[in-house]
Amino acid sequence: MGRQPCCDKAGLKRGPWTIEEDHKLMNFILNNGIHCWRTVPKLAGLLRCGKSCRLRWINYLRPDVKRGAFTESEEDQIIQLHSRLGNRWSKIASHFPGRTDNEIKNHWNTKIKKKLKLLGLDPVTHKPIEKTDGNSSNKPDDDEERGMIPRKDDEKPEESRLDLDETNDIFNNYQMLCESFDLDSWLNQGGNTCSSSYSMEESNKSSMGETNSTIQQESVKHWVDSVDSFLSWDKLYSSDLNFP
DNA sequence: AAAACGATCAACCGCGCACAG
DNA sequence: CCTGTGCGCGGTTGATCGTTT
Repeated sequence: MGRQPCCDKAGLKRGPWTIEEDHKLMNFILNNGIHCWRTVPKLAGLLRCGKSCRLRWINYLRPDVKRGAFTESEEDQIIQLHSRLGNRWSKIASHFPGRTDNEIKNHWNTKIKKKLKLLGLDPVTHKPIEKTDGNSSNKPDDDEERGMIPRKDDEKPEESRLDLDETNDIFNNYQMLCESFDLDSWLNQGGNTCSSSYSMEESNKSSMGETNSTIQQESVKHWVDSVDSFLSWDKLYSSDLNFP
């Protein structure tokens, strides 16, 4: 049976969000909360599907979303978690307050994978890539990507892919390799393209055991700071943005 | 100066799960 | 149970920007 589309696509806007749309969505959610994503666009006066609104909110407009470059420790943690969890980005993201699964996934695919390959580690298995005589057993890049194909082992409990000892071994190997290679200078040759008002120090705080409320306040402050650069705040319809 | 190429990331798509009726 | 619905997730796409030739 054909699955119904998530929304009636006819007449719905797609593509990049405009500032006005952001304003509408933000105002609506801040004033009304989220009860049903399907109804959000209609009630907020947006010609978007609920899914699109949800994504925009989660990945961009959410007050606690942390933007900016990943710190080295964050990257290390991502690698460690990925070796245990695989491509379960949402689970990985849950270890990084304010980071979104999309952001982590993008960072993995564009930066960390290359980093690991450069170190001679297989980004899928996290084990050293075996050099073979070019026969079919040594998978080319395309096949390597196959590792990203959704596994059917989702029913396996978390951390079942590799046991912790093995994970730590792999991670230690990775760290040793990093120490012997000036990766950062290599990676930063092109400069860091992520510009953000969010400092590295701040980004570490949230995972260092600060109280939730402090983190929230910080997050909101940073959100205001960062969003301010692209949103004209005095154009917001209402000023009663009462964050908890 | 401009074309070609590569990197990045926001957004979309489709599948699967959970849950209600 | 079965079916429909909504949501969340992971993979992929494509626009945009920066770099190289």
